[in-house]
Amino acid sequence: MVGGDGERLPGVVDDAAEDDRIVCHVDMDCFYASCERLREPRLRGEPVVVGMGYESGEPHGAVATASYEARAYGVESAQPISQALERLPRKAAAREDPALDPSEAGHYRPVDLEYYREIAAEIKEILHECADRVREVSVDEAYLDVTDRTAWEVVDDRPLAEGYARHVKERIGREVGVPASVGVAPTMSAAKVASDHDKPDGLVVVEPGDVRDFFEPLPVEAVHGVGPVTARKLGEMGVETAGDLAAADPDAIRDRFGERGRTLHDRARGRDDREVRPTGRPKSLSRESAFTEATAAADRQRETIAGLAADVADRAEGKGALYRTIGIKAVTPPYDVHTRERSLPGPVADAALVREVTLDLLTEFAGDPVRKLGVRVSNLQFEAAEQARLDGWGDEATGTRTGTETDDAPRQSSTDGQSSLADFDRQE
DNA sequence: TCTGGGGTCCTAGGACCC
DNA sequence: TCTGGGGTCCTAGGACCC
Repeated sequence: MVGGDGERLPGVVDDAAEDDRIVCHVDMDCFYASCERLREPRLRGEPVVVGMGYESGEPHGAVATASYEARAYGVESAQPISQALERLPRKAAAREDPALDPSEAGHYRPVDLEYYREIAAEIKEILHECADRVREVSVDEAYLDVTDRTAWEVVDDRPLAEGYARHVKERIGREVGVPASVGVAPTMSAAKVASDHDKPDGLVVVEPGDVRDFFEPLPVEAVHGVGPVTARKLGEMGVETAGDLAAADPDAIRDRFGERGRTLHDRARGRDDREVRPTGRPKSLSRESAFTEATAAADRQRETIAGLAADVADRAEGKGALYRTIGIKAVTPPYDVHTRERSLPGPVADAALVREVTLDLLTEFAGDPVRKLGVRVSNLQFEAAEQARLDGWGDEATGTRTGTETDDAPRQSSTDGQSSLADFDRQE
């Protein structure tokens, strides 16, 4: 969406855009698969499926990331590996089975998060060099505020910001060796949608003043924050596109969806005043695990909960986190999610207590078949020493805010956006 | 698409307090 | 005894995101 600038007077350089921010959204393309290709270059150009819970040769697990070549066969994120294998057999299997065509087969690899994090660290180093403020959303995604590094000014028919974004993208490609899609816009939400608009290997620029036109023809699900449920409800109201949403009566939207509705309506109109702010510390820590089949066996359930409780407590300790609330999640067939939690009088870090409380909460589901169990601690507080050290970093005066570990102390921001430590590639 | 794991934010009712 | 309005905390569930 470069160009399309009818408003600016010839010879007038950029006055109108002076206070427009420049936000980049950088989104790695099928990141896990790209990482696998990095260490195994023969996978380039081949269908690659990275599965979690997948072990070489086994049919269990779920698709974490599929390369675009694999997606062409109908392999998608979150799909069971067994289903992916039906659409795209394993290379090795295809070579042994005369009924299969090895050229119509793919490479399956288990998730190796440690390795992906190493690659992500290299990318993030570049991002922090390219921007004063970076918000890391997940291993493979970040927002950059580059307002002070470039401009919307149009030179040779292109905004300078486009060249800058290209520079960021090319550095990642050249120095790390993985492809990225980049969106550039005056707001976070528009930048996000822009990076998504031409994947993979895309670069989409939405200039100030063009945001609403950019959104207008897109399906309403393209708006960040509109999922299947909201899209369906909006559809019932005759709202199919982002343009429809922008044009809809704000009161009607708000009546139906509350405060969130107003936010979505604003975004469809190109309004989003969230600032790019470094990722804060986590608000909860959890771990969950699914049974291959729903089980009502009390000993298996208790064993699972105890294991998860130990993991979570361990992770919290590693992060120096104290917690005041301990909870469990139990998913019963067909897929009913139940949560139970208990708050303590004060913050603790106590593995034995996590175990005790979660096992006690589990008794409510005694005799029920469950297909998945989870343990969560929340109401986190970080240890005093840690707190002081980190607070020292976020010194506004010296401008040394470093991003990753900077505190997220509440400021005037209305919504804080989503921040997740998710490891999954987006579903497309 | 019957469903993997780790997060965030919002809403709504009830308890409790002043 | 009847009843007001406001605030906070806690819990459970829901929607969404990657």
